[in-house]
Amino acid sequence: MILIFSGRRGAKLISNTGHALVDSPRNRKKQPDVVRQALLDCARKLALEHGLAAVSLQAVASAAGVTKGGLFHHFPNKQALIEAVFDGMMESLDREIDEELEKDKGGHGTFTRAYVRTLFADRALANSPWSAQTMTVLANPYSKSLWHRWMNDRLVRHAETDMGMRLEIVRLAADGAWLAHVLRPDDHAASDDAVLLRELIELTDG
Amino acid sequence: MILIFSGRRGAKLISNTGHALVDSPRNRKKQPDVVRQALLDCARKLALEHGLAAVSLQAVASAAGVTKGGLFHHFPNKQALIEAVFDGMMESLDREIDEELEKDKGGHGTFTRAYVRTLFADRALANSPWSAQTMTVLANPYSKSLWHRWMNDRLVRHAETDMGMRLEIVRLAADGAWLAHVLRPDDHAASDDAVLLRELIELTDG
DNA sequence: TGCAAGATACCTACCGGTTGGTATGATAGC
DNA sequence: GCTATCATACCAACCGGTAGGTATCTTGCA
Repeated sequence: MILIFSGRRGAKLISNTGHALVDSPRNRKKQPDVVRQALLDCARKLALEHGLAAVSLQAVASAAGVTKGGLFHHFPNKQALIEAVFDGMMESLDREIDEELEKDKGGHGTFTRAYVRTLFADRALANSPWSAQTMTVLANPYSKSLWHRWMNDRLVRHAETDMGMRLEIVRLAADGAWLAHVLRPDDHAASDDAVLLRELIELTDG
Repeated sequence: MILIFSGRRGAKLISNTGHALVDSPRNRKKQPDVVRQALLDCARKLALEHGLAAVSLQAVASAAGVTKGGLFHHFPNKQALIEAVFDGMMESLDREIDEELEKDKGGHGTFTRAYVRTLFADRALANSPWSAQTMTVLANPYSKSLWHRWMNDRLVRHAETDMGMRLEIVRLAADGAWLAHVLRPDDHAASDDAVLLRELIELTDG
């Protein structure tokens, strides 16, 4: 999704297929689901790049090429918008973990390995949903309970292969490494995490 | 520090020594350092209890029993106030770790043990500077770099006793456990961390 | 198939309230 | 009287949210 601001307002909105939605909002083709998704994407991007505080309805609407009124048509209030963003992020994380699970050899520590690998893999991606300012996002009460529910659900689902203090420590260490990563000041180069990753994976073997 | 709101304004400010600063701001005794500290305390409390977004100059000033004008006399702008709060918090953490260091048996993993113990001890305290909404606080760029500098400094200082992947994993796991703790939704009871703490401490032995 | 009727999608204009910040005035202590 | 220490009054910008209009799309019916 590319946004080209032409003049004072009326962002020219071009879908990733290259099909223009016409510059003036007046005679633009109505594509509600496209606009809705653009709103969600822009809100997520704003939150991750500049913190949750930067997510104002005006900013989101402008970034998506619509007005605040248009935004309010898709979401009844700010809270609903934020929660929709969180839901999307959790779904995305869910997919990533599942992909990692399929690649795993199976057996003892299956989920823990997939979890560790996903957390380490994501940090490579610049625009990962878990980079930079994710902390601010996680501080939100709604996303807190969402995250907790997700983790509990996963632990129950993989109880057979991923119980025990040893594996829990590995997962916690992965969380800690992730925290250290997002806490790293911008000017500080990323240290070599490959060794740590290998060590943690080794610890998952019975 | 107790605040008693009497009437529409003019919070009666009573120091913890019991000495009243007189209810009317007009003829209150001038105690600039007391006021300054009250501003810092109130700002910290607001940030930790309701997130950084809740720290407005008006709110801080009112809570401390002064007006916004009074606040601006002590701090040139909001950023200066926030940074002063962060500095205070890091100093406090520094003291806690040092206390824990003195109690330690010494030798291999000294700092790591003190670090783990401090992180686990603090969560017991309800009003700990590291509870609840600390994430939001840590997301601040200034505090990010501050935290990183602190950790680097400590690692250099304890290089002799606390190098190596094993101890790093222990520290990371402690961070992860702390993260899980602050991420716990309010309605969720705290699980038993004593076992985890013991296990981590054991892992610090060479 | 054509068209009226209504649902959907969006925009413009505005509201009360809060924000960080400034300019100036008053008071207390030395 | 001078200066540090506040209070008072005010500002422009922005906040989330509402009201009401207009354009476009869809659908039921002749």
